[in-house]
Amino acid sequence: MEEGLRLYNTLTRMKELFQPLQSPFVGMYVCGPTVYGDAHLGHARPAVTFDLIFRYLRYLGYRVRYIRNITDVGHMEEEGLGEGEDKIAKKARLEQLEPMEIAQYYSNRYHAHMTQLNVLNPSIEPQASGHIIEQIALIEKIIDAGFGYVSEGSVYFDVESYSRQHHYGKLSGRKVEDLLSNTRDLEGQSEKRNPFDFALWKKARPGHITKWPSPWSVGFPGWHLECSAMSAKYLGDHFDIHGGGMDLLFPHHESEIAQSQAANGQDPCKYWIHNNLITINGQKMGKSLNNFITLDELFSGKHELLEKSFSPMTIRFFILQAHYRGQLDFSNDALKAAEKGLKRLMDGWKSLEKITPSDASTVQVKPLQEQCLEAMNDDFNSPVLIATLFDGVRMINSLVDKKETITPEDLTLLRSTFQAFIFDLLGLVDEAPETGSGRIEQLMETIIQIRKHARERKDFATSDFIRDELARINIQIRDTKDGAEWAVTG
RNA sequence: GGUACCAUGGCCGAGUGGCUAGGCAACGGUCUGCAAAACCGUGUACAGCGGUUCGACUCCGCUUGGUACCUCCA
Repeated sequence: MEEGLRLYNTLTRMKELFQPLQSPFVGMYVCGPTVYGDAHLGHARPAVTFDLIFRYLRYLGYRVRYIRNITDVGHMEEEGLGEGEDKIAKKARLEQLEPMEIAQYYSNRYHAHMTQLNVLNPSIEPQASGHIIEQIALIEKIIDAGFGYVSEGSVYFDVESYSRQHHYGKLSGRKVEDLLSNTRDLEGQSEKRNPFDFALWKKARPGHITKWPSPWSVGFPGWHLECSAMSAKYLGDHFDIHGGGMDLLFPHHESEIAQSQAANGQDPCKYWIHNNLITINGQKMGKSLNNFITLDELFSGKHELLEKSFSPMTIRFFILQAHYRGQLDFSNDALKAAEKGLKRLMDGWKSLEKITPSDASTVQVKPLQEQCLEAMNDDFNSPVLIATLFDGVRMINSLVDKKETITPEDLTLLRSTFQAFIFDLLGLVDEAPETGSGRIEQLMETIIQIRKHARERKDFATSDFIRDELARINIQIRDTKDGAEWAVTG
């Protein structure tokens, strides 16, 4: 068991040594998507970030239960359209579909996109709609503890009475007094004692489709409740890691803490991990800003902001080249750079096959491996890990050029290090197109032979013709010292 | 207004109290019939102003600029 992992805890604003509550078991809960639209770049970041963390914790030998929920009961939309309309219900009316039909449709697409990004499946992927009973039970606990009140068939969390005993705002650094003086006046909130009280249960208005019976009304659970209920159900009242995007810090995660404290008398988890957001041209992407790019559009290149398509692995590499706590700005140039960098890394990996070992090593492989581990141990620093791997690529190229030498043992270590960090931990996949069936291989062999003979006769018109024509169908000829190679591009 | 965070070379993006991040681009070179590809080499940048220090890009303060959250959003 590795002892050196340090991670940044949003709760303490410090890097802390990771010490699981019940090693070797680790419980991790991450806020998943609301399935009423296609996944976009913003969904890719937490998915890839926590995939990296999941992979690394397993690599260290922990037995991780990773929960990532699916929100399918809808959250409230309060602006413009009045209070309390359910997002999924709204879309359902527009498209004349059952709410669950929409949720299922987008869940399926989300999974497909995550698979393309080579994001591992979580251990459990609970749906909010499947845990209404647990959520109702949690509300009852909160009411019994004196921190919830019923009003007009809805139930609200009493932030003021809670804050007399606990610090509401300790995760996001807020003070209740500030909340009091700064909360905007929203219409139709007369049911609440205080404007910053949040709903635990909302009574459904006429026409509202997604609703369930409860002791208080036919309605639906409030927006912070599902995570509290489902994390407790599968990980217990106190677990190791809770993650999500920084935009969820307040009020979502803050309220989760309050709910758990109110119901169970303790914080839900030990470490809070938040990934930063992706911006587009320096601005955040959001559904309401209409500047988001879906993964589908990224992969196909069909979006006005995109100069070309970008493969799933390019997106994954792009995300991993920045530290998860830093903002990452999207641009075509940045993605193109990531695309080329990824290719360089993969070419380096493939070049390992060309190395012939010697009796002695002039390169240092062990320190390289240690640097990789140190990078990951330092709050999952994937950019430093990648930089170290590029140092490895330079080492590999020098070995291929026979400017350096390496023993069989070191070569094995180098190969296993690359295997572990590139594929097992960073989760990258070599996307180079298949060169095709054996017959095509033989055909290309023949063509290359013809071109070779033409060149030997100095018949460059023929050799260039072959090269140009192949290039037209995206087959690239590369002349190397050991003869010509070919590869399918794009 | 409150809260949180950030300002690094042409671009993306790490990191550190004194010693090379890395990738892309650019430039030079090797290779090549010419190319392409590939590989090698080259960049003293850290918003501004003060302070602490033998020494700060790295710590502290201020200023300026930016982003996010406070309202659905990863």
